[in-house]
Amino acid sequence: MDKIKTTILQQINNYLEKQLTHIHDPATLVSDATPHSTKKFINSLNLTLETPKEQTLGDYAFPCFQLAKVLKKSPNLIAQEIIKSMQIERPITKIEIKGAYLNFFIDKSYLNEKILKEIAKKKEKFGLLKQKKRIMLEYSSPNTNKPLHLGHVRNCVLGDAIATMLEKNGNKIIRVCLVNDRGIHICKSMLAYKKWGNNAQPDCKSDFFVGKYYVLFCKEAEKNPELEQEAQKMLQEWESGNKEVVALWKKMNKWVYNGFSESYKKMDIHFHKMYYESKIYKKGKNIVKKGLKKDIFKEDNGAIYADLSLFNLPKKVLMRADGTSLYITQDIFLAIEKMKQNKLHASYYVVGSEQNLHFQQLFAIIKQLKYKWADKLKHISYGMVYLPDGKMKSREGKVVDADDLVEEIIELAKYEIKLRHKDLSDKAVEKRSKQIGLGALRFYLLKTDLTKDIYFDPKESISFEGETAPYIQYGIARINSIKKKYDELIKEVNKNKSKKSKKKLIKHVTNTKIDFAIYNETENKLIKLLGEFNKVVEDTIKQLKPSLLTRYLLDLTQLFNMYYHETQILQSAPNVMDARIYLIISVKQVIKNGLELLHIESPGEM
RNA sequence: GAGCCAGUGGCCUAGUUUGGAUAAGGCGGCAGCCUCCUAAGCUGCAGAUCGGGAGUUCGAAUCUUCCCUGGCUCGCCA
Repeated sequence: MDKIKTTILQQINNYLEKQLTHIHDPATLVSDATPHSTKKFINSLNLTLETPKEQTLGDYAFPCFQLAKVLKKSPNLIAQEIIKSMQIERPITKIEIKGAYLNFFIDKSYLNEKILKEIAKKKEKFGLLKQKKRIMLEYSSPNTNKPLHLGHVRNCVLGDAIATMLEKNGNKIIRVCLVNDRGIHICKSMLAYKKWGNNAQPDCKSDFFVGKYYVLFCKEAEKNPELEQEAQKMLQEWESGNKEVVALWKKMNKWVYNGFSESYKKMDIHFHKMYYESKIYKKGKNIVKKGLKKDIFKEDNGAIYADLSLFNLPKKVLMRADGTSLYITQDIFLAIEKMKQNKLHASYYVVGSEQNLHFQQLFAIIKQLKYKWADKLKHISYGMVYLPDGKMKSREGKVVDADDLVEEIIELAKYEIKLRHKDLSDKAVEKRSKQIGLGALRFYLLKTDLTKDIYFDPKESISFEGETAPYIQYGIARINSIKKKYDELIKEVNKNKSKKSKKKLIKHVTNTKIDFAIYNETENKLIKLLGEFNKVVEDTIKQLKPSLLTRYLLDLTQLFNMYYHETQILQSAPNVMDARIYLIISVKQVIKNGLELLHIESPGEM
């Protein structure tokens, strides 16, 4: 297809070149036109073909406005001249002038064959790139004082989708999770448990159990501010290795980890490597000290800081006056450690937009330290998630818990499945409800541009209608259903044939020679859209924006559904039926490829 | 106060990076479609000063600028 575009553009260039050599206007750039400078000038115009919105306007379009000024002629006249100078040949069947536009029509059977054959050939690889990078992706990053909530779910789903996407396109992705397992917030839940927990064992999911004490602490601390100091004291004891405190920390963290791993399992999220803040929080000090010696960093009343004014950023303190480290200290260490240990092409962080400045500063500091790979670091920033009544507040227990949300949506899927299929085994219901429920949740969180804040709508988030994963999965189920009936039909026909039936034989579709000119308007549209999958994947990967892909999948499914309703596939003439089956199998392949890039499974039947 | 991000029908969003033909979907509302391949679906109707002004351009939701509104950030917190 690009070949056709190039050919068309080449011919337009030829026309332009001829025109320009006749112009000797000193005001124009080409007054002293030599063939070389003319070509250079044409290149600088950056002429491109567009794809018209409507099929009736052709396959490619060239707006002539862009040449009107250069040639000092009306766009319409230019269009007429170009059309005269062009040769219509091979896949180009027609060129039409519509106002200032030149509309090119390409032989549909040529386009159809090219696209459908490519899908049939590449199958699950269709549309995918052949990248070969080694990339570390950090996401999730929970605190160990409370269970995972909706905010974490958006992070997990995004991180997981981006990782999956990059993996499927050939990259090696190392999924890592940095656990914030120490610090004042952890001590808060520890202190509350110590005071009021009576040394009890968890009587509910163990991370929720710990979270309860965090909320309890915050409540009590409002009445009694001294508790804050007590927690600080506990943190110091933890840092100095107080046996009792460390034992409590270990005990409660274990509860949280157990809870987390259950939650991750429920969400089908996994990591290759875990980093623990408790193990690295003191590291990075040497890097900072060395930086000071080399005059990269500066000192102010004993504290070491990075002056980032050259980067147009506020200064950042890297080590306290008392010599203790800060969050950024370990971040510097970890950024370097990740690169060193893993020989990465790139290192990405999936972290909320509230930390935009933090990462700008971190990356600037890495640059100051003269690491050549500094520009390989990327903060994949995403928007906040708000509840209908505002921001989530863990302190007040005002959150949507990850477990509740996942369970609820899977339960709802179960309910819907049982409504439709009374005879399905429990195991099958289990599997299918997870595919549909999780798919719906993932899709809901991915379909919005990741930089945008999401105002969480509880009803919409668990909906299976409209712009949702089940809508798309349902399309696949329909195709499967038709294909199944088609296969039975063939079997039947073959049987009858052996009985010397007069019925025509329909060969298996993949062995059939398809007539690519047989397709109607909707079918041509569908195939064209299938052909755009490559570009969508490319853009999605390039911009790391899953929402581009979700939008495409919705558009494709919608067009398919329209087609499904207007066309009775299994009642068409044999050669038409074959072509249609061939088409819908391709549609299914592309939808499936797209969903899988986002780690969304699809049940065969719904 | 400064920096960053956003503002598109009642609600949620796509389109903005790369300016082009009538601003595209979903939810909700109304009116229809299952003796027909799964109605988790489809069709139709109503509903938009693309936050506002100015500018650039043959052409602006898209670029520039000013203003308004909302969010995030600006710790020797994480």
